[in-house]
Amino acid sequence: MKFSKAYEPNEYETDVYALWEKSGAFRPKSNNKAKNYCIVMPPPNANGNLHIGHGLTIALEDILIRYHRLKGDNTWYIPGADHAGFETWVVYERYLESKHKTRFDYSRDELYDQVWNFVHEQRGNMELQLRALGASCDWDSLTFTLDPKVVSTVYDTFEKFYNDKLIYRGKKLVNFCTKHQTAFADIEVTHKEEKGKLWRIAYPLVNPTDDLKEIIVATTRPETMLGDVAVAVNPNDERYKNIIGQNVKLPLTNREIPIVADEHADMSYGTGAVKITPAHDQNDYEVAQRHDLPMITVIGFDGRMTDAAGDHYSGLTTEDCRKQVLKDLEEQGYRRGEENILHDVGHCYKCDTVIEPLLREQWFVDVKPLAQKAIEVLKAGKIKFHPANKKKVLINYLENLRDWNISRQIPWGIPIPAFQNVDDPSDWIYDNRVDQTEIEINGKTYRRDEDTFDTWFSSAQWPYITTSEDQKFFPTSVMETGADLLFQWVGRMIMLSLYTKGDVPFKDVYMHGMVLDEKGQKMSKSKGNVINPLDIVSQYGSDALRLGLIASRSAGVNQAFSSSKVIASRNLCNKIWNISRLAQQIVDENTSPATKLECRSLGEDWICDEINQTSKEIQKLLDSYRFAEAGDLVYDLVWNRYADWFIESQKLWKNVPLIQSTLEQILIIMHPFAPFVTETIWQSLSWTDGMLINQQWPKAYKVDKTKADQFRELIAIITNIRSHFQALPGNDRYPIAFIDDQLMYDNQLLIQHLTKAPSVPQIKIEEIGGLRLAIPGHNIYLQIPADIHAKYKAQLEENILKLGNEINTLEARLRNPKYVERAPKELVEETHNQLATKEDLLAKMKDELELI
RNA sequence: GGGUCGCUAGCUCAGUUGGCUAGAGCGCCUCGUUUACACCGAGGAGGUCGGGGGUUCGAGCCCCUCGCGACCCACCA
Repeated sequence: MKFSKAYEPNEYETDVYALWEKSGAFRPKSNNKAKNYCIVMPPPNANGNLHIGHGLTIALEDILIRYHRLKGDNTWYIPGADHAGFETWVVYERYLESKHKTRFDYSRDELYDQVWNFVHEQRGNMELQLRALGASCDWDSLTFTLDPKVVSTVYDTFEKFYNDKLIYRGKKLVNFCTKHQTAFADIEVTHKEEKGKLWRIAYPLVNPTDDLKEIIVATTRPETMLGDVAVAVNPNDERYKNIIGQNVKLPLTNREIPIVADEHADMSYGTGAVKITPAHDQNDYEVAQRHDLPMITVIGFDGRMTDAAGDHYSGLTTEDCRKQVLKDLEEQGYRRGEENILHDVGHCYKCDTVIEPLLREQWFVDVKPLAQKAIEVLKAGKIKFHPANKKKVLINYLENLRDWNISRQIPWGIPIPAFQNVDDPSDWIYDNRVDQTEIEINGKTYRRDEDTFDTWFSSAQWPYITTSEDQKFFPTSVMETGADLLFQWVGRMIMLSLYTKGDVPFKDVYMHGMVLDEKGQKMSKSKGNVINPLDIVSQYGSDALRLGLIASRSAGVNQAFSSSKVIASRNLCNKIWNISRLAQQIVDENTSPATKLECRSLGEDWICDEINQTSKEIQKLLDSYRFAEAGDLVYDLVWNRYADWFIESQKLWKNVPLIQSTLEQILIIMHPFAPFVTETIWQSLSWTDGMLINQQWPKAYKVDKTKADQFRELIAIITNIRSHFQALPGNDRYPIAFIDDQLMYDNQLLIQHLTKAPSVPQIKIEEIGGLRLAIPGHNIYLQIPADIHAKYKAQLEENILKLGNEINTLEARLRNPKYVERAPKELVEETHNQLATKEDLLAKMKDELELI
């Protein structure tokens, strides 16, 4: 390959990826001595497209993976694809709708097959997109969440739970979406604060007294009164003490219901009397349990009133029924006013339908013992969290967790392996013959549960399912995922893994925040502000997207997407490309036999030292998941140090073996952050072998620290000189004179080259003249004409003043006995040194002032 | 009701055990056609780190408090 003038990512990325993939570089090595490093990718939706959040996920995970691969670890990055039960089902149901069909036109098994085909038509898409993002994952071990090994593990777990009595079937209130006709776990319900009304309704006492003829209840949902079974008052409430145990007549019905005493009734809220509708309210359900009250279901799974609501209301939607009830109450004289309130209402996170709490038989996981164990392990610090505060948040959540409903009334998912005796509804058995709708056991017929598992029940087991073929990778090294999945996924993985494996699922957790749009708004289709990562890839390249996404981003914090960071990153890729182009030119032009790899000038020791330090620093940063800082460091090394100083100085004297070696090291260090451009370069350079992805993280150069430091001094001198030159009128350059200075003497040509000065003469003390540089330890003069020099007087005076202040500060610090006493000795010594340097400089500047 | 996070340069944000001159990218201002790169080079301006108090020799960082903003959890009828 030849180097074109600018790096055009689109020309290389696909080929480079194919090269890696074909070579088997993504497979874990079977080196038994190496450390094992494993990341399981959060499986993207199999039938969906990747969004920008996936871009960030892959960026972070792939940086870690490539870094560890370069470090020689046995590295296994396991990709996945999620059947995404409910998500996909919603999409498919919409598709059915477009064909004027509904789920009720087919059997569950037919629907399952249809969705299976639907998903598999789309599936390749997502995988291609992962490739475009550069994910160096082991495609041979891609796991689909409906693969046989997933299903069988889920069944094993279900059976274990079942036998341990941690899974039970119960008729409880569940969060039900009447549009999607399925129940949800608590965590899947979106709560929104809404304006509502609190209506007051009179329930007449059956045996009125002179003082009290009726009891007034307050409710936000009048339609549920048709299912009332009691009125609760607080046992300590003086107002109602005497009527506890009496009955009231439930308006609009012929029923009489009791007044019960229960702590649930808050004396200070509303009227202090609460109507109890156990079939449609969680609190009421609990009250009913305590008082052994019946439960009357008046709202059906279709969201319409049932026959139990009475002929007058049966079949109405809850909304219409509410109007009707209010109207009827009004007409019959039971209304006692209303007030506007704000209250929280649960909604379906997908369609926004108000979630109905409905009574339904479902499978529940008794999470208490699981959560307890998880809390212990978390408190013991067995899993490190990044950011650290997420651990606390998770513990807080686990401490208040309620049982987990794992049944879903949708066909797309893993069938629940449970069968019910057709002659005895209480007789349930575990059996994994889910391909049959009915089975016979001991002459009894059992019918399969029609429900499927909550997707998260299987996802919660993901780490040990995906690593089952090579268990030395379990627990995995780090779970990297979105901060929004802390409870939904991370917490459940920990619980399930502790339960089935007796071990944590992963050693570390890294959670990233959301990628917001450029204005800091959440991206959503409806807002039309969605950024497609593949568009960015085709415009700026995959590496630019990766570097741009990780820039200035810290763990767990939502942050806006920044196209300027992407562009800056694209520019960096172009920079390293052009550095390499020049390096190749230099190598081509210098065909004489290769000399030894050694440092022959200060700048060479310096760059080796810088690479050594940066390499160390980046390892430290990546080991602690500080991606943004690591990325910054790469940028700074490549651009501000390697290109601006080393490469520039090499234009004077070329050390070809060192150019080759340092470029290689830099490409290796940069590779995790910008895999495509670095590999493309590696493939293009004439002297490199094999593939960059398989190289070893660089070993430190032997450097002469003194020489490296001397070059640092040169940088300071040259920068200072440049600054003066720029400030001079007409952009003129003048000779740079120095007195008795080995560093200056040895580097005259370099200084001249880098400052574009006409000459860098050595002079004698008596020849002093011109502008003195304010550099401690050196006597350097810009030989500018006297008239120009005169203009510097004011500036010089200002500098002297500033320096004087700095000296005062240092002196004050040293005069403080507590500082000298308590601060570390090195620090105090450093302060002394600084003071001495500054005082020396001040003296020289004062001398100069007299010269002008 | 419980909990979490944020407030640092014009903008978007970094800043790990407190250490002395607080950083980056973009933007802004000067200068520059040096054949690696204008997706460039050189230089520069710009910050009382939300307010107040405290701990400390020393605080952007720790503690208290106030203000503003964002988010999560939760059964308040």
